[in-house]
This record gives sequence, C-alpha cells and structure tokens, in this order.
Amino acid sequence: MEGDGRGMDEKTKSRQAPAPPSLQERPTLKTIAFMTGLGITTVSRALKDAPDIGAETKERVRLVAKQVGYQPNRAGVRLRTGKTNVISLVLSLEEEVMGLTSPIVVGISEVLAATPYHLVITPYRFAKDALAPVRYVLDTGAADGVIISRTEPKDARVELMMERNFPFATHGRTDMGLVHPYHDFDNQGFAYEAVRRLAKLGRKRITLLQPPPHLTFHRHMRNGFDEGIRDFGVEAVAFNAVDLDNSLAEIRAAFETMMRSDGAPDGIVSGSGAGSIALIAGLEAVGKKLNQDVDMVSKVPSDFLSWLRPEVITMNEDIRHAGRELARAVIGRIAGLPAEELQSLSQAL
Amino acid sequence: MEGDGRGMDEKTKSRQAPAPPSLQERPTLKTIAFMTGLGITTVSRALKDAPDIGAETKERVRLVAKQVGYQPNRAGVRLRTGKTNVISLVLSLEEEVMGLTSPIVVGISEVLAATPYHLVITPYRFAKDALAPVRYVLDTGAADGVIISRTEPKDARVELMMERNFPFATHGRTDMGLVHPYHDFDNQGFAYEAVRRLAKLGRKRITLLQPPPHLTFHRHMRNGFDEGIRDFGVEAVAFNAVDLDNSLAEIRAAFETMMRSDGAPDGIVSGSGAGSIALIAGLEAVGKKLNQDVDMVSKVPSDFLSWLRPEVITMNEDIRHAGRELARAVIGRIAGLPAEELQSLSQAL
DNA sequence: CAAGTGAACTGTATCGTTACAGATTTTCAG
DNA sequence: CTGAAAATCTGTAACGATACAGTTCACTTG
Repeated sequence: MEGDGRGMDEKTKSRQAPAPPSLQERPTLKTIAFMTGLGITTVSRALKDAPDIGAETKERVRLVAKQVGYQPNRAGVRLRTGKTNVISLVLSLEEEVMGLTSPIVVGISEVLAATPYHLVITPYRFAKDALAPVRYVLDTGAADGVIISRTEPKDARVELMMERNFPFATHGRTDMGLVHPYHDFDNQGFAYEAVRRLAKLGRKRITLLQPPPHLTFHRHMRNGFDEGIRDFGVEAVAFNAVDLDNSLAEIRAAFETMMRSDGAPDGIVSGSGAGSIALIAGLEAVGKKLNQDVDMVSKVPSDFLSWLRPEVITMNEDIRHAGRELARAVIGRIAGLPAEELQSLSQAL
Repeated sequence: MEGDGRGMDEKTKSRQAPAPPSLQERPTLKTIAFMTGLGITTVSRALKDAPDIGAETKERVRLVAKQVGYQPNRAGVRLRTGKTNVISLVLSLEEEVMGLTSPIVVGISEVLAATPYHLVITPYRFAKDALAPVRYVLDTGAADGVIISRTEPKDARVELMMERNFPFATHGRTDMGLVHPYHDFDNQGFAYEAVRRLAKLGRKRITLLQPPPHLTFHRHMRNGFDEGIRDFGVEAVAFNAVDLDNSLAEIRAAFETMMRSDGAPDGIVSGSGAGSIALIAGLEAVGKKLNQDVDMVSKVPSDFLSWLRPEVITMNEDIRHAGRELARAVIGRIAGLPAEELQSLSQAL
C-alpha cells in the first residue's frame, strides 16, 4: 500500500537536527536535502530553477533528484498551492450510445501523458444534473481544468466557469457572446456536403436525423442542411419525431413509420453512426434498399459502418483527435493563453 | 479558480487565538470549530463518530457541517493519511477497437458515484509497458486501488500488486495460483454454447476468431470451443493467422483468404463484435452468405450488430455490468473483504 | 475527603511542499 | 579597508487533516 503517508506517527524526533529520512521510503525534498547537504527550501527552489540558486547547486540537486527518482508528492503540492494537476472530464452516464466516450478519453490521455496532469472522470447521471459536477469541481477545487461536452447555446456550465474564471474547454460551441476554448466538428459543413452529395445522386426529397434541439450542434447541422437544401434545389422532409438522443429502437420505429408514409424521403442525412444503424434497419424493414430507393450519408466515428453497408456514404469525425484538441485547449487555458487561440474546428475526413 | 489553497500566505496571524476563518472561503474543520466553539480535533473526531465524543456534540457538529456544506479537503486527508480516495483504471491506449472502454468507465462511475472515490484514468501506450502504470501507482501512492484489464495467465501486474498487498481487481482471470478479486465473462461457456448452436444448425466445420494467445481468456474461449467440438462431433478449422487484436482490415483479409481455400469452414465463432464485422465483410467479399453458406455466432457488447445482420446469432456480454462489478470488487478489497468473495463470472445474456 | 476513574474535549506535531523573510558570504565601489 | 549591494542559501509558518498524548472536570470509592 503506502506512498504518501503512513497513517502512524513515528516516535517524535528531536526537533533541531532532523533525522535522516529513511531510505526505504519514497524520496521527498527532505531526502534530497539530506543527500546534498542543502536545505529543503533550497532543494525545492533548485528544482524549480529559481533565479536565486547557484547553477552548480541546481545541477547537483537535479542529478540527485533524478538518481533517487524523486517525484513531488501531489498531496503536498496540492495542499500548499491549490494546484491539483488534474483535468476533469465531465461525462453524462446517459449518453451511452455507441461509446463515443472511449476515443475522447484516449485522445485526452494521449496529450496528458506528456504532462503532469491526471485525467479524472466526473460523471453525472441525468441531463438536468449537468451543472452539479461542474459546481462540485469549482467548489472543491477538485481539478485545475474541466472538459465538458453536450454543449448548449446558452450553457449554464460555461457561464458559471467563465464567471469564476475557471479554465475549461467545451466539446462543441456556445452562442452567448462569450469567448472560450472549444473544439468542434464542423457539423454545418458536414450537413451541407451531405445534401450536396445526395442531390448529385439525383435525390430530391431529403431528410435529416438531427441532434436534440437543445444542443448547439443541432443548429449547426440544421443550418448546413437547410443551406444545402436551398443551394441544391432539393426538398427537405421533416423528421422531428425523434433525434439522436432517442434509443435506436425508437429511431428505427419512427423512421419505419416515415418510410411507409406518403411523403417518404429518398435521401437521408444521419448525424451519427449509431443512428444510421437504426435508420437502415427501419428502411430495410419496409423493403426499401440503399442506393436504389434511397441514398444515405452518415457521419461516423469509425469506418465499421462501411464494412457492413458500403452503400452508405460516410463522413468521418475523428473523435480521438477531438480529445487531443480539447486536452490541449484546457492546458493552454491553464497556462494562460488567450481563449481565442484555443478554438478549433475540424472537418470531416 | 481555487479551492484548496491560495498560493499566498495572508499576513501572519497571531499564534494563540486563531483568527476566525474567513467565511467567504471553503469551510474547513477550523470553520466548524469556530462556529461550534469546539476544538478542531473534536470536530474531526465528531465527524468520524469517534467514541470519545459526546452524542449531543456529534449531533451539533454534524448539523453545522451539513449547514456550511463541509467537505473534507482531499489534499489534507491524503497528505496526512495517505488515503487518496482514488481508483485508477489502467487502460491501454492501443486497445481502441470499438470502444469497449466507455461502458466499463460508465459502469465503474456508477458505483463510485455513491462513494467518496474518484476515477482516474491511467493510460499506457504499448503492451510492453503494461507494468509501468501499475508501478507508477504503487510507487507514488496515486490511488487506493487499481483496475486492470487484458489480464494474462501469468500476469506481472497481478504478481506485483499481490506482493505489495495493494488492492486491485482484474477484468479477466489469471492462472498463477494467486487468489485475487476479478470479474470475468464466461468465455468458455460462450464458446461452448456457440459451437452447440452451430452444430445444431447442421454446421460441421467450425472455426474460431480468438483472442490473442497471451491473454487468459484465449484459453477459456479455446477450451470452450474445443469441448464443444468434441461434444457435438464437429470439426475444428484452424484460424491462427490473426486474432482479435489484429486490425479489422487484417482480419478481413485473412478470413477472405481462408474462405477461398479448400477447407473453408461453414460455421464461425467470433470472440468480438468488431471482429465479426471484419469476418462478415471477408465472407461476403467471396460471395458467401450468412445462414446459407455459413452460420456465425458472435459475442457482442451491444445489439447493434443484430440490426444490420440479424442472421448472425449474437450473445451479449454486458460490459457496463463488468465495470460495476470491478468497482465493487476493488472497493471491497480496500475495505478488507477477502478476495474469495470478490470474484464474479457472468454469463452471456 | 483524597485519590482514582472515566467521559469529553483539546493542543501539538506531522504529512510534503512552498511563500516569505531572513541569514550568510562574496564581491566591489569608493 | 569599509560599507553596501549581490548572490546564495535557509528557517519558519502554513495549507487541512489526523494520531497521540494529554487536560479537565464531574463522579465514585474506600
């Protein structure tokens, strides 16, 4: 077990001459101080490359520190300075459709690996509790920075963190006139391009499986879609019964109903890979065929859909990359870079 | 920002009569001590329900603590006691096939939410570095417990943590004669049942897309498969060119080759949903059809495969449940429960 | 009524680190 | 050679919590 403390005070040591630190334990500043004959403060400052420490001393300290494998005790630093070296990824336990979470986590981890930051998952159960985990982090100082997703145009979390001047990055943009770090996928571009391709294939009546209306990227995707409809002279078919947050079963059922109706579309734009699966199932349930009765363009997180339904036109969203960008953004914010420089948008591959 | 400290010492306070804690800041024991007129120690012990504190006092302290929203400072506790209240999930950044990570994380989070534990992701990049993150946690005391996956029969990580008597749980079993907490899916049962079903469908020549040989569940799945082959009087077709760790493209290519060869199988057992997709692609590339030329049974993490290829017989592995079990297991271990009681095996749904 | 007992409470030191205010030595201008 | 400024280095206190060793004080008990 072990590490930071022992949970038991050893016999009180004489106050003046500090006993030599046990060499068995994990090295601390005291260990290095003892080995170099310097004071603890000096060692601390030497490792920080402070200007009032001699060059040769710094070298010596660094050498010994490396030799004994010194790593600052996180609890000590945190207690003294308030710096946690933690980035918190705030996750909804509900949005468990098709695990987009994994690649984000991997992307973030990749970037954090080269830093002293640890990644902590801070979950919340229901959409209405989204503010709670953020508040928790702010109130308890549990992290130095936060990454959130499922961003809304007027996002209370963003507002709160801006107000407290707390470093964060959002997956998705907001629309409140507040400048903050974000990474987003160009959903507008995606939807526009999707409509273009369908139109080019001769499709006339196009529908969209869209994100839930309260999320920002609903607007983006919707805008791109609507522009496409206008620019390419095709017709939009409303599909508002369900959105990407519905279960696959619900999407399938709703789409099946739609495809049986009179005004069934002949072109489909799907905002997610998982949703596409449900759409395809619904489609085929009514006996229609891809590339024949309808065409479909889908945003996908990986290319597995192409393996099973090569007829679907896929546009790839690199979520792992999003994770990397988000991690860079928060860290940049913590380092004090201006938010303007920490915004990025990525295109479909 | 903030929380734990201010990174700046306020003007030195008089030593004897401790200044009243600022009411603006986050409450500490000192705050409660001041409000109740008790000593800091008393407050601490009252909140711990120590036997030497009066019942009425405890009640008073609890009330005030709740009132001001007291939450123990994690850094303080950690520094003093070594207890981190952190569970570390050690993850390979490579095993990024089809994100099984998400549901595990969600499952763990669900359980930890009701405890003071936080979930920290500790990644490692390459298989050969698997020991490094575990060593890191042990050496730095970064967590109170660890969860690992991709367990091997002789697993160096398990050995190390057992030796140091460090609480952990493994996703998958080991085979070293060491008793430790684990959760595992019954891969043997799965493979046996899979063969049974294929045999029942009249399939005679059956092959297996298996896990990489160094992982424990390779043996389990293999054993179940081999037993099935024996018990149901069918023939096993070797497929050793690739395993579940290969890329989908590689699996597909290898399988295509196999299906073109003389001894092509007519029944397939697939150890993963992602692998199945590659197999199906390979299969169809050579013009063969499911339910016709071949039948296939696949272990899947969710039922989306059934949506696109209902012909495939699927057996569900509930990975989220695995996450929950693993979290319970580590916590149980930390609480001192015997390892024997913290082992679980789950069947396909 | 002195001494002992137990209940209830508290002060001190400490975990590892860093901010701050010295302390000591060296170096030089005058 | 003197005094002051640099250049280096160091002790102390504090962050918040807890283990330990008391301290108080009301009661028993003989």
